[in-house]
Amino acid sequence: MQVSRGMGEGALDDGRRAAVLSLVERTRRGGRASDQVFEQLLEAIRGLRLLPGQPLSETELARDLGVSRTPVREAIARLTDAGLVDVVPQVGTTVAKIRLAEVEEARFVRESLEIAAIKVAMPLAAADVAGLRRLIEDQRHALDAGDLDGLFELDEALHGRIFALSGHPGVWATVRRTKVHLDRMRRLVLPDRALISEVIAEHASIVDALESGDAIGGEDLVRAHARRVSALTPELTRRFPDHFA
Amino acid sequence: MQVSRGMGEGALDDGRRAAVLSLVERTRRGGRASDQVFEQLLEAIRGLRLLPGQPLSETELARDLGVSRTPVREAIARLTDAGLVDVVPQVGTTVAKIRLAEVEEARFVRESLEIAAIKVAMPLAAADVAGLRRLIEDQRHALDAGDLDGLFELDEALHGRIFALSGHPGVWATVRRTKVHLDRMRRLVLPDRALISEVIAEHASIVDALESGDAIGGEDLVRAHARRVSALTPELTRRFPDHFA
DNA sequence: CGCGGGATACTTGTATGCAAGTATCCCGCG
DNA sequence: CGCGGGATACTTGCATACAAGTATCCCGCG
Repeated sequence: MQVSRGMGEGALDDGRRAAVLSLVERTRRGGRASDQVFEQLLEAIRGLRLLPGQPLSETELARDLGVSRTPVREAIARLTDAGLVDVVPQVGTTVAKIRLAEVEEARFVRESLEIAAIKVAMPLAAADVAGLRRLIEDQRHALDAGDLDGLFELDEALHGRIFALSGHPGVWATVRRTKVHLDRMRRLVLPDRALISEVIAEHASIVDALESGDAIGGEDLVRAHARRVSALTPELTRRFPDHFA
Repeated sequence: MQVSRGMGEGALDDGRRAAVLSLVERTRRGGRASDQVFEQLLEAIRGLRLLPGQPLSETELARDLGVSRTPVREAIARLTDAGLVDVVPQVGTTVAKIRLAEVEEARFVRESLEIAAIKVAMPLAAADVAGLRRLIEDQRHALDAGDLDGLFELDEALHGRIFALSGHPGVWATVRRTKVHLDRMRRLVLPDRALISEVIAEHASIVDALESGDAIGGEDLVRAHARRVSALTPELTRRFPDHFA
Protein backbone atom coordinates (compact mmCIF):
# COMPACT_ATOMS: atom_id res chain seq x y z
CA MET A 1 0.00 0.00 0.00
CA GLN A 2 3.07 2.23 0.30
CA VAL A 3 3.53 4.60 -2.61
CA SER A 4 6.78 4.03 -4.38
CA ARG A 5 9.45 6.51 -3.50
CA GLY A 6 12.87 6.92 -4.92
CA MET A 7 14.71 7.30 -1.69
CA GLY A 8 15.80 4.70 0.73
CA GLU A 9 17.03 6.59 3.75
CA GLY A 10 14.43 6.78 6.44
CA ALA A 11 11.76 5.05 4.44
CA LEU A 12 10.20 2.39 6.58
CA ASP A 13 8.13 -0.53 5.50
CA ASP A 14 4.80 -1.14 7.12
CA GLY A 15 6.04 -3.48 9.76
CA ARG A 16 8.59 -1.11 11.21
CA ARG A 17 6.67 2.12 11.07
CA ALA A 18 5.67 1.74 14.70
CA ALA A 19 9.26 2.57 15.55
CA VAL A 20 9.02 6.21 14.53
CA LEU A 21 6.02 6.85 16.73
CA SER A 22 5.32 5.72 20.22
CA LEU A 23 2.75 6.62 22.79
CA VAL A 24 4.15 4.46 25.54
CA GLU A 25 3.42 5.54 29.08
CA ARG A 26 0.59 7.60 27.75
CA THR A 27 -1.45 7.14 30.86
CA ARG A 28 1.47 7.85 33.15
CA ARG A 29 2.52 11.09 31.44
CA GLY A 30 -1.05 12.27 31.57
CA GLY A 31 -2.63 14.66 29.13
CA ARG A 32 -4.99 14.04 26.32
CA ALA A 33 -4.19 11.33 23.85
CA SER A 34 -5.21 13.72 21.10
CA ASP A 35 -2.52 16.19 22.13
CA GLN A 36 0.15 13.54 22.39
CA VAL A 37 -0.67 12.16 18.98
CA PHE A 38 -0.46 15.69 17.61
CA GLU A 39 2.93 16.30 19.23
CA GLN A 40 4.26 12.96 18.05
CA LEU A 41 3.17 13.49 14.48
CA LEU A 42 4.35 17.11 14.45
CA GLU A 43 7.83 16.21 15.63
CA ALA A 44 8.00 13.21 13.36
CA ILE A 45 7.14 15.36 10.35
CA ARG A 46 9.43 18.19 11.38
CA GLY A 47 12.23 15.72 11.92
CA LEU A 48 11.60 14.01 8.59
CA ARG A 49 10.98 10.71 10.31
CA LEU A 50 7.73 10.89 8.40
CA LEU A 51 8.74 11.83 4.89
CA PRO A 52 6.97 14.31 2.61
CA GLY A 53 4.44 12.48 0.49
CA GLN A 54 4.28 9.48 2.77
CA PRO A 55 0.76 8.12 3.14
CA LEU A 56 -0.75 8.16 6.61
CA SER A 57 -3.59 5.82 7.31
CA GLU A 58 -5.73 6.87 10.25
CA THR A 59 -6.49 3.28 11.05
CA GLU A 60 -2.86 2.29 10.89
CA LEU A 61 -1.71 5.23 13.00
CA ALA A 62 -4.36 4.44 15.58
CA ARG A 63 -3.25 0.83 15.72
CA ASP A 64 0.45 1.70 15.97
CA LEU A 65 -0.13 4.29 18.66
CA GLY A 66 -2.53 2.17 20.63
CA VAL A 67 -5.44 4.58 20.50
CA SER A 68 -8.64 4.79 18.51
CA ARG A 69 -9.13 6.77 15.35
CA THR A 70 -10.84 9.62 17.18
CA PRO A 71 -7.79 11.29 18.74
CA VAL A 72 -5.80 10.55 15.61
CA ARG A 73 -8.38 12.37 13.53
CA GLU A 74 -8.32 15.41 15.79
CA ALA A 75 -4.54 15.56 15.58
CA ILE A 76 -4.66 15.26 11.80
CA ALA A 77 -7.23 18.04 11.61
CA ARG A 78 -4.85 20.34 13.47
CA LEU A 79 -1.90 19.27 11.33
CA THR A 80 -3.96 19.95 8.23
CA ASP A 81 -4.54 23.49 9.47
CA ALA A 82 -0.81 23.83 9.89
CA GLY A 83 -0.28 22.74 6.31
CA LEU A 84 1.70 19.67 7.26
CA VAL A 85 -0.80 17.05 6.16
CA ASP A 86 -2.98 16.78 3.10
CA VAL A 87 -6.31 15.01 3.43
CA VAL A 88 -8.34 13.98 0.42
CA PRO A 89 -11.75 12.73 1.53
CA GLN A 90 -12.43 9.10 0.79
CA VAL A 91 -9.01 8.79 -0.81
CA GLY A 92 -6.24 9.16 1.70
CA THR A 93 -4.02 11.26 3.92
CA THR A 94 -0.40 12.06 3.21
CA VAL A 95 2.38 14.03 4.80
CA ALA A 96 2.39 17.28 2.87
CA LYS A 97 5.23 17.67 0.43
CA ILE A 98 7.41 20.72 0.87
CA ARG A 99 5.77 23.54 -1.06
CA LEU A 100 8.31 26.11 -2.14
CA ALA A 101 5.71 28.86 -2.03
CA GLU A 102 5.13 28.19 1.65
CA VAL A 103 8.85 27.99 2.29
CA GLU A 104 9.37 31.36 0.69
CA GLU A 105 6.47 32.76 2.64
CA ALA A 106 7.92 31.40 5.88
CA ARG A 107 11.26 32.91 4.98
CA PHE A 108 9.63 36.31 4.53
CA VAL A 109 7.76 36.04 7.83
CA ARG A 110 10.78 34.87 9.76
CA GLU A 111 13.10 37.44 8.24
CA SER A 112 10.72 40.34 8.76
CA LEU A 113 9.81 39.45 12.31
CA GLU A 114 13.33 38.63 13.36
CA ILE A 115 14.64 41.90 11.97
CA ALA A 116 11.89 43.78 13.75
CA ALA A 117 12.66 41.88 16.95
CA ILE A 118 16.38 42.47 16.83
CA LYS A 119 15.83 46.18 16.40
CA VAL A 120 13.82 46.27 19.58
CA ALA A 121 16.14 43.89 21.39
CA MET A 122 19.26 45.83 20.48
CA PRO A 123 19.34 48.14 23.50
CA LEU A 124 18.28 45.37 25.87
CA ALA A 125 20.41 42.55 24.57
CA ALA A 126 23.52 43.38 26.55
CA ALA A 127 21.84 41.91 29.58
CA ASP A 128 21.94 38.39 28.24
CA VAL A 129 24.85 38.34 25.83
CA ALA A 130 26.55 35.81 28.08
CA GLY A 131 23.60 33.45 27.78
CA LEU A 132 23.53 33.84 24.03
CA ARG A 133 27.25 33.11 23.75
CA ARG A 134 26.82 30.02 25.85
CA LEU A 135 24.13 28.78 23.47
CA ILE A 136 26.51 29.23 20.58
CA GLU A 137 29.19 27.32 22.42
CA ASP A 138 26.71 24.53 22.99
CA GLN A 139 25.97 24.55 19.28
CA ARG A 140 29.66 24.08 18.49
CA HIS A 141 29.83 21.19 20.89
CA ALA A 142 26.73 19.61 19.41
CA LEU A 143 28.22 19.96 15.94
CA ASP A 144 31.43 18.26 17.07
CA ALA A 145 29.45 15.51 18.73
CA GLY A 146 27.32 15.05 15.63
CA ASP A 147 24.16 15.62 17.66
CA LEU A 148 21.87 16.86 14.93
CA ASP A 149 18.71 16.92 17.02
CA GLY A 150 20.47 18.87 19.73
CA LEU A 151 21.81 21.34 17.18
CA PHE A 152 18.35 21.88 15.84
CA GLU A 153 16.93 22.62 19.26
CA LEU A 154 19.81 24.90 20.20
CA ASP A 155 19.25 26.85 17.03
CA GLU A 156 15.62 27.22 17.98
CA ALA A 157 16.58 28.28 21.48
CA LEU A 158 18.87 31.03 20.23
CA HIS A 159 16.31 32.60 17.97
CA GLY A 160 13.61 32.15 20.57
CA ARG A 161 15.69 33.96 23.15
CA ILE A 162 16.22 36.86 20.79
CA PHE A 163 12.46 37.23 20.57
CA ALA A 164 12.23 37.00 24.32
CA LEU A 165 14.78 39.79 24.64
CA SER A 166 12.72 41.89 22.26
CA GLY A 167 9.91 41.82 24.77
CA HIS A 168 7.69 39.83 22.44
CA PRO A 169 8.22 36.23 23.48
CA GLY A 170 4.86 35.18 22.13
CA VAL A 171 5.83 36.15 18.60
CA TRP A 172 8.24 33.26 18.59
CA ALA A 173 5.27 30.92 18.69
CA THR A 174 3.93 32.52 15.53
CA VAL A 175 7.29 32.23 13.84
CA ARG A 176 7.51 28.61 14.89
CA ARG A 177 4.17 27.83 13.33
CA THR A 178 5.00 29.31 9.97
CA LYS A 179 8.57 28.09 10.11
CA VAL A 180 7.73 24.41 10.03
CA HIS A 181 8.16 24.21 6.29
CA LEU A 182 11.54 25.88 6.51
CA ASP A 183 12.49 23.42 9.21
CA ARG A 184 12.09 20.46 6.92
CA MET A 185 14.48 22.02 4.44
CA ARG A 186 16.88 22.80 7.25
CA ARG A 187 16.72 19.15 8.18
CA LEU A 188 17.81 18.23 4.70
CA VAL A 189 20.98 20.32 4.92
CA LEU A 190 21.69 19.48 8.53
CA PRO A 191 24.19 16.71 7.70
CA ASP A 192 26.41 19.25 5.88
CA ARG A 193 28.95 19.97 8.60
CA ALA A 194 30.78 22.73 6.75
CA LEU A 195 27.56 24.57 6.10
CA ILE A 196 26.38 24.23 9.68
CA SER A 197 29.69 25.56 10.84
CA GLU A 198 29.08 28.67 8.77
CA VAL A 199 25.60 29.00 10.23
CA ILE A 200 26.99 28.89 13.75
CA ALA A 201 29.51 31.54 12.78
CA GLU A 202 26.63 33.69 11.61
CA HIS A 203 24.97 33.22 14.96
CA ALA A 204 28.12 34.50 16.61
CA SER A 205 28.20 37.52 14.31
CA ILE A 206 24.60 38.34 15.15
CA VAL A 207 25.34 38.21 18.85
CA ASP A 208 28.38 40.41 18.25
CA ALA A 209 26.16 42.95 16.54
CA LEU A 210 23.75 42.77 19.43
CA GLU A 211 26.52 43.35 21.94
CA SER A 212 28.02 46.28 20.09
CA GLY A 213 24.63 47.77 19.29
CA ASP A 214 25.25 47.64 15.56
CA ALA A 215 21.66 47.91 14.36
CA ILE A 216 22.35 48.10 10.63
CA GLY A 217 24.86 45.29 10.70
CA GLY A 218 22.52 43.17 12.79
CA GLU A 219 19.71 43.62 10.34
CA ASP A 220 21.89 42.66 7.40
CA LEU A 221 23.19 39.64 9.23
CA VAL A 222 19.72 38.40 10.16
CA ARG A 223 18.57 38.92 6.61
CA ALA A 224 21.46 36.96 5.18
CA HIS A 225 20.94 34.28 7.79
CA ALA A 226 17.27 33.90 6.94
CA ARG A 227 18.00 33.72 3.23
CA ARG A 228 20.68 31.09 3.52
CA VAL A 229 18.27 28.20 3.12
CA SER A 230 16.63 29.85 0.13
CA ALA A 231 19.95 29.85 -1.67
CA LEU A 232 20.12 26.09 -1.30
CA THR A 233 16.69 25.48 -2.79
CA PRO A 234 17.89 24.50 -6.26
CA GLU A 235 20.33 21.95 -4.95
CA LEU A 236 17.81 20.49 -2.53
CA THR A 237 15.06 20.18 -5.10
CA ARG A 238 17.55 18.42 -7.32
CA ARG A 239 18.78 16.02 -4.65
CA PHE A 240 15.37 15.30 -3.10
CA PRO A 241 12.83 15.75 -5.88
CA ASP A 242 10.30 13.47 -4.21
CA HIS A 243 10.14 15.70 -1.15
CA PHE A 244 8.82 18.69 -3.05
CA ALA A 245 5.41 19.36 -4.50
CA MET B 1 -26.18 26.48 33.17
CA GLN B 2 -25.00 29.73 31.64
CA VAL B 3 -22.27 31.40 33.60
CA SER B 4 -23.34 34.76 34.90
CA ARG B 5 -22.00 37.62 32.86
CA GLY B 6 -22.36 41.27 33.53
CA MET B 7 -23.28 42.31 30.08
CA GLY B 8 -26.57 42.22 28.40
CA GLU B 9 -25.94 43.20 24.81
CA GLY B 10 -25.57 40.28 22.49
CA ALA B 11 -25.86 37.71 25.22
CA LEU B 12 -28.30 35.08 24.11
CA ASP B 13 -30.21 32.72 26.25
CA ASP B 14 -30.18 29.06 25.47
CA GLY B 15 -33.29 29.05 23.42
CA ARG B 16 -32.14 31.66 20.95
CA ARG B 17 -28.54 30.65 20.48
CA ALA B 18 -29.41 28.69 17.39
CA ALA B 19 -29.91 32.01 15.66
CA VAL B 20 -26.23 32.91 15.61
CA LEU B 21 -25.20 29.66 13.98
CA SER B 22 -26.76 27.79 11.15
CA LEU B 23 -25.71 24.91 9.01
CA VAL B 24 -28.72 24.94 6.77
CA GLU B 25 -28.28 23.56 3.31
CA ARG B 26 -25.22 21.74 4.53
CA THR B 27 -25.72 18.92 2.14
CA ARG B 28 -26.36 21.20 -0.78
CA ARG B 29 -23.28 23.35 -0.29
CA GLY B 30 -21.18 20.25 0.03
CA GLY B 31 -17.95 20.00 1.93
CA ARG B 32 -17.21 18.45 5.25
CA ALA B 33 -19.48 19.26 8.14
CA SER B 34 -16.37 19.64 10.27
CA ASP B 35 -15.08 22.45 8.06
CA GLN B 36 -18.41 24.22 7.99
CA VAL B 37 -18.73 24.08 11.76
CA PHE B 38 -15.23 25.48 12.02
CA GLU B 39 -15.99 28.33 9.66
CA GLN B 40 -19.26 29.11 11.38
CA LEU B 41 -17.69 29.21 14.82
CA LEU B 42 -14.67 31.16 13.60
CA GLU B 43 -16.77 33.86 12.02
CA ALA B 44 -19.15 33.96 14.96
CA ILE B 45 -16.27 34.47 17.36
CA ARG B 46 -14.52 37.01 15.14
CA GLY B 47 -17.76 38.90 14.75
CA LEU B 48 -18.48 38.82 18.47
CA ARG B 49 -21.72 36.98 17.89
CA LEU B 50 -20.20 34.53 20.31
CA LEU B 51 -18.87 36.64 23.13
CA PRO B 52 -15.57 36.19 24.96
CA GLY B 53 -16.09 33.98 27.97
CA GLN B 54 -19.31 32.51 26.67
CA PRO B 55 -19.63 28.80 27.42
CA LEU B 56 -19.86 26.44 24.45
CA SER B 57 -21.35 23.03 25.00
CA GLU B 58 -20.34 20.48 22.40
CA THR B 59 -23.64 18.70 22.80
CA GLU B 60 -25.61 21.90 22.48
CA LEU B 61 -23.65 23.09 19.45
CA ALA B 62 -24.12 19.73 17.80
CA ARG B 63 -27.84 19.88 18.42
CA ASP B 64 -28.20 23.46 17.20
CA LEU B 65 -26.15 22.80 14.08
CA GLY B 66 -27.85 19.53 13.29
CA VAL B 67 -24.71 17.40 13.35
CA SER B 68 -23.15 15.01 15.81
CA ARG B 69 -20.51 15.88 18.33
CA THR B 70 -17.71 14.48 16.19
CA PRO B 71 -17.38 17.29 13.64
CA VAL B 72 -18.02 19.81 16.41
CA ARG B 73 -15.12 18.41 18.38
CA GLU B 74 -12.76 18.58 15.43
CA ALA B 75 -13.71 22.19 14.80
CA ILE B 76 -13.18 23.05 18.45
CA ALA B 77 -9.78 21.36 18.40
CA ARG B 78 -8.73 23.62 15.53
CA LEU B 79 -10.15 26.70 17.22
CA THR B 80 -8.25 25.81 20.38
CA ASP B 81 -5.05 25.75 18.35
CA ALA B 82 -5.93 29.20 17.08
CA GLY B 83 -6.34 30.41 20.65
CA LEU B 84 -9.99 31.27 20.19
CA VAL B 85 -11.46 28.63 22.45
CA ASP B 86 -10.43 27.36 25.86
CA VAL B 87 -11.18 23.74 26.71
CA VAL B 88 -10.93 22.44 30.25
CA PRO B 89 -11.35 18.67 30.23
CA GLN B 90 -14.37 17.39 32.06
CA VAL B 91 -15.33 20.95 32.94
CA GLY B 92 -16.30 22.91 29.91
CA THR B 93 -15.45 24.86 26.80
CA THR B 94 -15.61 28.62 26.51
CA VAL B 95 -14.93 31.25 23.91
CA ALA B 96 -11.49 32.56 24.84
CA LYS B 97 -11.45 35.96 26.44
CA ILE B 98 -9.36 38.60 24.75
CA ARG B 99 -5.84 38.27 26.09
CA LEU B 100 -3.99 41.55 25.87
CA ALA B 101 -0.67 39.75 25.56
CA GLU B 102 -1.87 38.04 22.39
CA VAL B 103 -3.31 41.28 21.08
CA GLU B 104 0.00 43.03 21.55
CA GLU B 105 1.76 40.12 19.91
CA ALA B 106 -0.60 40.26 16.97
CA ARG B 107 -0.02 43.98 16.71
CA PHE B 108 3.73 43.40 16.51
CA VAL B 109 3.36 40.69 13.89
CA ARG B 110 0.95 42.67 11.78
CA GLU B 111 2.95 45.87 12.00
CA SER B 112 6.26 44.21 11.20
CA LEU B 113 4.98 42.16 8.30
CA GLU B 114 2.92 44.94 6.80
CA ILE B 115 5.87 47.34 6.93
CA ALA B 116 8.06 44.73 5.30
CA ALA B 117 5.40 44.09 2.68
CA ILE B 118 4.83 47.72 1.85
CA LYS B 119 8.54 48.23 1.33
CA VAL B 120 8.56 45.48 -1.26
CA ALA B 121 5.27 46.57 -2.77
CA MET B 122 6.32 50.18 -3.11
CA PRO B 123 7.80 49.96 -6.61
CA LEU B 124 5.04 47.66 -7.84
CA ALA B 125 2.06 49.31 -6.28
CA ALA B 126 1.48 51.87 -8.99
CA ALA B 127 -0.01 49.11 -11.08
CA ASP B 128 -3.04 48.74 -8.87
CA VAL B 129 -3.45 52.10 -7.21
CA ALA B 130 -6.78 52.45 -8.95
CA GLY B 131 -8.03 49.24 -7.40
CA LEU B 132 -6.86 50.31 -3.98
CA ARG B 133 -8.59 53.67 -4.28
CA ARG B 134 -11.77 51.94 -5.30
CA LEU B 135 -11.61 49.82 -2.16
CA ILE B 136 -11.30 52.96 -0.06
CA GLU B 137 -14.29 54.47 -1.83
CA ASP B 138 -16.25 51.33 -1.04
CA GLN B 139 -15.21 51.69 2.56
CA ARG B 140 -16.58 55.23 2.68
CA HIS B 141 -19.83 54.03 1.19
CA ALA B 142 -20.05 51.19 3.67
CA LEU B 143 -19.47 53.62 6.52
CA ASP B 144 -22.24 55.89 5.25
CA ALA B 145 -24.56 52.93 4.87
CA GLY B 146 -23.69 51.69 8.34
CA ASP B 147 -22.63 48.33 6.94
CA LEU B 148 -20.21 47.25 9.65
CA ASP B 149 -19.64 43.76 8.33
CA GLY B 150 -18.92 45.10 4.90
CA LEU B 151 -16.52 47.65 6.30
CA PHE B 152 -14.67 44.94 8.14
CA GLU B 153 -14.29 42.84 5.03
CA LEU B 154 -13.22 45.80 2.90
CA ASP B 155 -10.56 46.62 5.44
CA GLU B 156 -9.35 43.05 5.20
CA ALA B 157 -9.39 43.23 1.43
CA LEU B 158 -7.26 46.36 1.35
CA HIS B 159 -4.55 44.98 3.56
CA GLY B 160 -4.69 41.64 1.82
CA ARG B 161 -4.18 43.29 -1.54
CA ILE B 162 -1.14 45.14 -0.26
CA PHE B 163 0.37 41.79 0.63
CA ALA B 164 -0.56 40.47 -2.77
CA LEU B 165 1.19 43.42 -4.38
CA SER B 166 4.28 42.66 -2.32
CA GLY B 167 4.53 39.33 -4.07
CA HIS B 168 3.85 37.45 -0.85
CA PRO B 169 0.11 36.81 -0.94
CA GLY B 170 0.44 33.81 1.32
CA VAL B 171 1.79 35.93 4.15
CA TRP B 172 -1.61 37.48 4.47
CA ALA B 173 -2.92 34.13 5.66
CA THR B 174 -0.37 34.13 8.45
CA VAL B 175 -1.30 37.66 9.41
CA ARG B 176 -4.94 36.71 9.38
CA ARG B 177 -4.33 33.84 11.75
CA THR B 178 -2.52 35.90 14.33
CA LYS B 179 -4.76 38.89 13.80
CA VAL B 180 -7.92 37.26 15.06
CA HIS B 181 -7.47 38.65 18.53
CA LEU B 182 -6.95 42.13 17.17
CA ASP B 183 -10.09 41.69 15.12
CA ARG B 184 -12.26 41.24 18.15
CA MET B 185 -10.99 44.52 19.56
CA ARG B 186 -11.57 46.17 16.22
CA ARG B 187 -15.11 44.89 16.39
CA LEU B 188 -15.58 46.66 19.68
CA VAL B 189 -14.62 50.03 18.23
CA LEU B 190 -16.38 49.50 14.94
CA PRO B 191 -19.53 51.39 15.97
CA ASP B 192 -17.46 54.55 16.50
CA ARG B 193 -18.12 56.35 13.24
CA ALA B 194 -15.71 59.22 13.82
CA LEU B 195 -12.89 56.83 14.58
CA ILE B 196 -13.62 54.67 11.57
CA SER B 197 -13.62 57.76 9.42
CA GLU B 198 -10.10 58.49 10.60
CA VAL B 199 -9.07 54.93 9.89
CA ILE B 200 -10.33 55.21 6.33
CA ALA B 201 -8.44 58.47 5.96
CA GLU B 202 -5.31 56.63 7.06
CA HIS B 203 -5.96 54.04 4.40
CA ALA B 204 -6.06 56.82 1.83
CA SER B 205 -2.80 58.24 3.13
CA ILE B 206 -1.14 54.85 2.87
CA VAL B 207 -2.26 54.48 -0.72
CA ASP B 208 -1.00 58.00 -1.41
CA ALA B 209 2.39 57.04 -0.07
CA LEU B 210 2.34 53.92 -2.22
CA GLU B 211 1.52 55.94 -5.30
CA SER B 212 4.20 58.55 -4.71
CA GLY B 213 6.77 55.98 -3.68
CA ASP B 214 7.24 57.57 -0.28
CA ALA B 215 8.82 54.64 1.53
CA ILE B 216 9.59 56.36 4.81
CA GLY B 217 6.19 57.99 5.03
CA GLY B 218 4.49 54.73 4.16
CA GLU B 219 6.27 52.91 6.92
CA ASP B 220 5.34 55.53 9.48
CA LEU B 221 1.74 55.50 8.34
CA VAL B 222 1.46 51.73 8.54
CA ARG B 223 3.04 51.77 11.96
CA ALA B 224 0.64 54.39 13.25
CA HIS B 225 -2.25 52.53 11.65
CA ALA B 226 -1.32 49.27 13.33
CA ARG B 227 -0.92 50.92 16.71
CA ARG B 228 -4.23 52.70 16.62
CA VAL B 229 -6.10 49.89 18.31
CA SER B 230 -3.44 49.59 20.99
CA ALA B 231 -4.08 53.16 21.99
CA LEU B 232 -7.68 52.31 22.65
CA THR B 233 -6.91 49.39 24.92
CA PRO B 234 -7.45 51.23 28.21
CA GLU B 235 -10.84 52.52 27.19
CA LEU B 236 -11.95 49.17 25.84
CA THR B 237 -10.88 47.24 28.91
CA ARG B 238 -12.80 49.75 30.96
CA ARG B 239 -15.94 49.60 28.86
CA PHE B 240 -15.93 45.82 28.32
CA PRO B 241 -14.18 44.33 31.34
CA ASP B 242 -15.90 40.97 30.93
CA HIS B 243 -14.42 40.52 27.46
CA PHE B 244 -10.84 40.50 28.68
CA ALA B 245 -8.91 37.88 30.57
C1' DC C 1 -3.24 -10.42 -26.09
C1' DG C 2 -5.74 -6.07 -24.90
C1' DC C 3 -9.47 -3.96 -22.84
C1' DG C 4 -13.62 -3.16 -20.15
C1' DG C 5 -16.52 -3.94 -16.19
C1' DG C 6 -17.60 -5.44 -11.68
C1' DA C 7 -16.51 -7.12 -7.08
C1' DT C 8 -13.54 -6.01 -3.39
C1' DA C 9 -10.83 -3.86 -0.10
C1' DC C 10 -9.41 0.03 1.25
C1' DT C 11 -9.97 5.22 2.49
C1' DT C 12 -12.11 9.16 5.28
C1' DG C 13 -16.61 11.21 7.36
C1' DT C 14 -20.11 10.87 10.71
C1' DA C 15 -23.00 9.12 14.41
C1' DT C 16 -23.48 6.92 18.68
C1' DG C 17 -22.41 4.76 23.04
C1' DC C 18 -19.66 4.50 27.05
C1' DA C 19 -16.28 6.09 30.52
C1' DA C 20 -14.26 9.30 33.76
C1' DG C 21 -14.43 13.39 36.11
C1' DT C 22 -16.28 17.77 38.08
C1' DA C 23 -19.47 21.31 39.69
C1' DT C 24 -23.84 21.99 41.44
C1' DC C 25 -27.89 21.49 43.90
C1' DC C 26 -30.43 19.77 47.52
C1' DC C 27 -31.35 17.51 51.59
C1' DG C 28 -30.27 16.28 56.18
C1' DC C 29 -27.89 17.35 60.29
C1' DG C 30 -26.00 20.11 63.95
C1' DC D 1 -30.28 29.23 60.32
C1' DG D 2 -25.68 27.60 58.67
C1' DC D 3 -23.03 23.99 57.02
C1' DG D 4 -21.53 19.53 55.21
C1' DG D 5 -22.12 15.50 52.35
C1' DG D 6 -24.04 12.83 48.76
C1' DA D 7 -26.79 12.10 44.65
C1' DT D 8 -27.33 14.08 40.25
C1' DA D 9 -26.74 16.12 36.00
C1' DC D 10 -23.78 17.97 33.38
C1' DT D 11 -19.06 18.29 30.97
C1' DT D 12 -15.30 16.46 27.76
C1' DG D 13 -12.38 12.24 26.14
C1' DC D 14 -12.32 8.01 23.85
C1' DA D 15 -13.79 3.83 21.44
C1' DT D 16 -16.64 1.69 18.19
C1' DA D 17 -19.99 0.99 14.47
C1' DC D 18 -21.84 2.44 10.29
C1' DA D 19 -22.05 5.10 5.90
C1' DA D 20 -20.35 6.81 1.55
C1' DG D 21 -17.03 7.01 -1.80
C1' DT D 22 -12.82 5.74 -4.54
C1' DA D 23 -8.99 3.14 -6.45
C1' DT D 24 -7.48 -1.24 -7.50
C1' DC D 25 -7.31 -5.78 -8.91
C1' DC D 26 -9.00 -9.50 -11.36
C1' DC D 27 -11.78 -11.92 -14.35
C1' DG D 28 -14.27 -12.36 -18.51
C1' DC D 29 -14.97 -10.94 -23.11
C1' DG D 30 -13.78 -9.44 -27.72
